[in-house]
Amino acid sequence: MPEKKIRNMEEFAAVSGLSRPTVSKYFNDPDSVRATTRKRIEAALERHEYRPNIYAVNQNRRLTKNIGIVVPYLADPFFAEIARSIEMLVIEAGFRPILLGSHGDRGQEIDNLESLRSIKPAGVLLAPLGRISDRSAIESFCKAVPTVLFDSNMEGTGAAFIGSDNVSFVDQTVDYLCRTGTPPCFFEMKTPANPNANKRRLAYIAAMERAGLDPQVIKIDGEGWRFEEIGHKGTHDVIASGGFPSDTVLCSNDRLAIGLLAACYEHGLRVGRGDGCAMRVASHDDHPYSRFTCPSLTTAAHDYAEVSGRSVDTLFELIESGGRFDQRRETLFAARLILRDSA
Amino acid sequence: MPEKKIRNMEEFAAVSGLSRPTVSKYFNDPDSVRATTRKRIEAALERHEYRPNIYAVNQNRRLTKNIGIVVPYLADPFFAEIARSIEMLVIEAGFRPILLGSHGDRGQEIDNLESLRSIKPAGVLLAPLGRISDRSAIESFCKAVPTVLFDSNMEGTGAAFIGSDNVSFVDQTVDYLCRTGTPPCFFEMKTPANPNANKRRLAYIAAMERAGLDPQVIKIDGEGWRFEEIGHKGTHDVIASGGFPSDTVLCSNDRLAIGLLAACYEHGLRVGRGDGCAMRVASHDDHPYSRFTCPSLTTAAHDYAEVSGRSVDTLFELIESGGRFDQRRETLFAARLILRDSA
DNA sequence: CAAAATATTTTACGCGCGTAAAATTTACTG
DNA sequence: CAGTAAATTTTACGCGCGTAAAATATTTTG
Repeated sequence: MPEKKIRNMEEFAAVSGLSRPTVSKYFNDPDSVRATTRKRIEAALERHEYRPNIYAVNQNRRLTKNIGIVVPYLADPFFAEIARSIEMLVIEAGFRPILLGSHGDRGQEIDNLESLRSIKPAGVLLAPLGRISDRSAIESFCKAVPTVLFDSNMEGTGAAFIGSDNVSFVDQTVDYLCRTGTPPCFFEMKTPANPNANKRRLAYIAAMERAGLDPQVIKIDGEGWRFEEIGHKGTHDVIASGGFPSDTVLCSNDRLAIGLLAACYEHGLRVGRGDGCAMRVASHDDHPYSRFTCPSLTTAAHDYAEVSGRSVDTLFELIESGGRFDQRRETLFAARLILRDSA
Repeated sequence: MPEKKIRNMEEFAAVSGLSRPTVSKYFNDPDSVRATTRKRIEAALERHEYRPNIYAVNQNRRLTKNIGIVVPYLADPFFAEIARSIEMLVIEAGFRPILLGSHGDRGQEIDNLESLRSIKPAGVLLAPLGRISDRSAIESFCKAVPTVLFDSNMEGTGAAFIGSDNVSFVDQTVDYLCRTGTPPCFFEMKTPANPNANKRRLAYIAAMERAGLDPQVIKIDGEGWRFEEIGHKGTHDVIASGGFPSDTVLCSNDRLAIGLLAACYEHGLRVGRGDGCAMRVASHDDHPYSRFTCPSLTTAAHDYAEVSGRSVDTLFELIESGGRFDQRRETLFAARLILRDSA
C-alpha cells in the first residue's frame, strides 16, 4: 500500500478524518479524546507512519517532557547503572530522559546544566560532583528548574535529596569487622571529592568511639576521580612507610578498595579472613566490580532500586506541585551488608 | 543594570539595533555578518543574556547540529571512555552530542535509533551490539541518517566503519606469549556478542598455525554482557573439568580476563610470569580496570584516540558530502601491546 | 567620482504545532 | 423526547525562528 507520505499533523489529521487539534490532543494524552476518535487515530497510525515533530511540539508546550539526568562520572559503572535504572523509570512515566555525565569536571557539570536549561526540561535529577561543584551555579540552576538531588547532598540546594544513609553503611561494616576480628582503621582520600566520604569518616569515628575503641584514619593523597589509581598508589605509600595501623582496613568506597587490593597483591599481602591472611579489607558501595576483586570484596550495598525509585517519584511529585515544595526533603536509605571473601 | 528580560530574537535584535534575520545569521555562523555587526551583537550579548530557542531553531533548520552517539553498553568503562572522547570532539566541531547506551539489549538499540531519528540528527556514530543487533532495522536507519559505525563492524552497513585491527591485537599477544613461554590456548564465549570476538578467534588460529603450533580454543557458556561473571563461572567450570590445556591463557577480551583472574585467585592458582606461578594470562582491549586486576593484566590496547578521532572526522566528511560516500570505507588501527604482570 | 559588482541587511513568508475560546456533539435528566 | 450539562471538537491565533528574494550599503572598477 503505497500510501503517500505524511508530512505533518495537518495531513495526518486529514487522512484520519479529524481536525488537527484533536489529533494534537491525542498525542499529548491518548485518553483525552473520545474512544471512537482514538480508534480512528490509531487505525490511521498503523497505515501512515507519522510522528509529531519533536521540535515543533516542544516549542509550544508550556513544559517539555524532557527529564535531565546528570551523574558525576559516567565511566564509573556504579553511576552508569543507577543512571540506567533511573532512565527506565523516567521512560515508563512517559518522559524522555536526557543522560549527561560530568566526567569529574566542574566545568563540565555547569555545561551540562547549561545545556539542560536550553532544552527546557520538566525536571532534573542531579547527582552533583560534590566538593568541587560550582555551588552557586548549581543553586541558581535549581531555582530555575525543578531539581532533585541524589547520591550526593548539597545542603539547602534543590527541592529534595535522595541518597543512602552513610551512617548505616559504616555502622554495619564497623560492627561486623569489630565483632569478627581486629577493629578497622579507615582508609580514605585526604580531600574526598564527595560529601559522602566526609559523612563516612565521621560515622566511622563515632562508631569506634561508641565501642570504646580508638579510631585511626589514614588519609592518602590524590585528586580527581581516578580512585583505583589513588587507592593503589596510596596503599603503596602506606606500606612503604610502615604499613597500616591495623590488620583490618575499612575503605571509604569500593573503588579505593580495588586499588588497595591490587597494591596488597603486588606486595604479597594476602587479604581475607582465613588462616594465613595478613589483613582484612572491607568497603562501601557494592560497586559492580567488587565481586571480581581478588579476593572478592566485603562491602555495604546501596539500595539502588529504592534510591532511584524514590528520586524519580519525588521529581514527578515536584513537577506536579509546580516545581516547588513547601520544605526541602531529605530521604536516606539504609545499606545492606554484603559478606564476601575480603573480610 | 536591571535590563529587561529578552524573550526572543526579535527583542534581542531590537536592543542590538539590527534586524532579526541578521542576528539569526550571526547565531548560525558568527563570521557570516560584517565585523562591525558582529561586535554590536556580541556587545549586546554581554548585557542581555539571550540564547536562541533550541526548538524553534531546529524546527526550521534543514539539518540540526545534533550528532547521535550510540554505544552498546554504557556501564562498561571502555565504552564510557571512548564515548567521552568522541563527545569532546563533536563539541569542538560545534555540534551537540547526544549519547545513548543500548544496555546490551537489541530492543534498546532500536529504541535509541528511533529516538535519534526523531531529533533529526546531522549524523550518527554507532557502535552496534553486534550479533544480536536487529540488522535490518539498523540498515534501514543507516539509509535514512548519515551513519558511521565504529568498534564493531557490520559488513555493508553504514557509510563507513572505524575500528581496531583484531589481527594486529592477536598477532602481538600470541607472538609475545609464544616467544616468552608456553603457547597460549584461547579463552572465549561460546556465542560472542560481538563480531570482534570471531575475528580474534580466527586470528588466533591463524597465528598459531603459522607458527606450526596447535590452536586450542576454549568456549565457555553464557549470554549477555556480564562478561566478568561469564569469565568467572567459565573458569570455574574449566578448572573443575580438568583445567586449561595450556598454562598460558589468551582471553578474547579483558572483561572475560577479569572474571578469569578472580576465579584463578579463588582456586589458589597463582598467575604471572615469575617462579611459582601456575599460569600466564593475557588479553585484549586494555580495559580501564586491567591495571588493577590481580595480577595486573598484560593486554593489547586499542588506539582510543585514533579510533574516536577518525570516526568523528569521517562522519563530518560524510555530512559534508551530503550523507553519502561513493564507496563504503573501512579503517582499522593497530593495537599496542601493554606488558604487565599477568604474562 | 559615477557605475557596476559584491557584500550585507531587510522584507515577507512559512515551518509544525499548542492552546484558549467558540461551536458542536454527546450524555444525562425528568 | 425536549432541555440542560458535560465532554469533545473546531476555529483562530501565535510561538520563535530559518530562509529565499528584494532592498540597501559597501567596495571595486574605469
